[in-house]
Amino acid sequence: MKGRPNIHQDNEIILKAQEIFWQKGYYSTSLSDLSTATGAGAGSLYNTFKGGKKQLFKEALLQRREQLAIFREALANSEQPVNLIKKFFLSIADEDIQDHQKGCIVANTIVEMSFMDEELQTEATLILKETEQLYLSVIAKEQKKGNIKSKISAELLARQLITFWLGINSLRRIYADKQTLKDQIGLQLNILD
Amino acid sequence: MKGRPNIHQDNEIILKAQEIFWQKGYYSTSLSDLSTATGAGAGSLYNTFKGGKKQLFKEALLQRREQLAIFREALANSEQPVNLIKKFFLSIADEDIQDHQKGCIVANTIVEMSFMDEELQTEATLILKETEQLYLSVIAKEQKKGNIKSKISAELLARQLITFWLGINSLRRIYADKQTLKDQIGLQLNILD
DNA sequence: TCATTTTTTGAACAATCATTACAAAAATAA
DNA sequence: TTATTTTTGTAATGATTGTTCAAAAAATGA
Repeated sequence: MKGRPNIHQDNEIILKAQEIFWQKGYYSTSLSDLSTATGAGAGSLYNTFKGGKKQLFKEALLQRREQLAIFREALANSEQPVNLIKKFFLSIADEDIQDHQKGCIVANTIVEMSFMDEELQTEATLILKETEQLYLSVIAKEQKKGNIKSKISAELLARQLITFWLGINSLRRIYADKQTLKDQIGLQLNILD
Repeated sequence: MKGRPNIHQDNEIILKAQEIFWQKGYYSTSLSDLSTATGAGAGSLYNTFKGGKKQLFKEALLQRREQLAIFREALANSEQPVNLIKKFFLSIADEDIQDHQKGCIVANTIVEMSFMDEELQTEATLILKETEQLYLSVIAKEQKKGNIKSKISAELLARQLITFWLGINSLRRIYADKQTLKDQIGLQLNILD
């Protein structure tokens, strides 16, 4: 193909941009920040991502959705999917302090985009609802199998996991201590017994 | 006293500024926004609040701290403080859709200020920790009295209420439906039985 | 070799930002 | 009245914002 070859891979640019968006949020991340983080100049970024800053952010969100799809596969192939969900939540406690401060980019976006950008708010909400649906299907199935004894509806339980996810991703900013987080996560996971 | 009398009361300016900060966050609120909302010009705002935009935001946070003090008093004077806490959480479900989108200004600030402003992050965190301490003292007392039968430590229970507070204030942005919120809040409040 | 195509760099752009400067307005004290 | 003090509204300021543009760079195809 004709034309000057591009130095940067789109995926790498997206991941580097995502890191900054994740930390500082959408509006507080400047194009100068993105340029520095990705190593690509403004013109280059706009040539690759025609929608500019906003499209770059959408791609960062899309990447999280793809990660969710991978998690869905893992759950589908697991013998004990409930344990996998529990492990996933508990693994938060082991992350480093920088990641605690970052929280969850999807959760962050839902907070940031209120009264600001309905489209981005909706995109983030969608990912969270997909996650809830995933939990719902696993919980309903495991309840039928008797692996979950709780009589609380799968709908309520799944939504409670989402609520807890939103909560713990702020709590970990306040209490970065591993044991504190483990205790708190463990307590909540009792609803899945 | 000499000098031109001021038209606007400081408290009213703070409350009007708080409303905008609460909705859009600190950085996305411009001084033009604040000028429009309060009805006071830039010069007037800077004359009253020498620290400018940041001081105005601090005052808005301080107002929430004062509200917490009022809640503390109400709990101290209550015969059934646990019921008061439960009522407080359940009352969220009855708020209107605009307030659901706003969430909690303290929780919003903790998310927004990560990697951005340690001072404001700390101020918001302090309010949340004060709230946790308040829950802790009530729960410990009521456990001793036998009004709470749960054997889970008061520390864990109080912190779980904070985690839930952080979670529900994002969940309500996604599910503004009153019954959904009531169900979810009711489920979580079972830990206080 | 040379025209064509694409990417890259970096400057230019207009808009917006928080803050400051300044003079008019409106009060009190003498 | 008049000097003093404080508040107010508005314009000026300089920095930063996201985006666009033009020209150079670097490849391919003929």
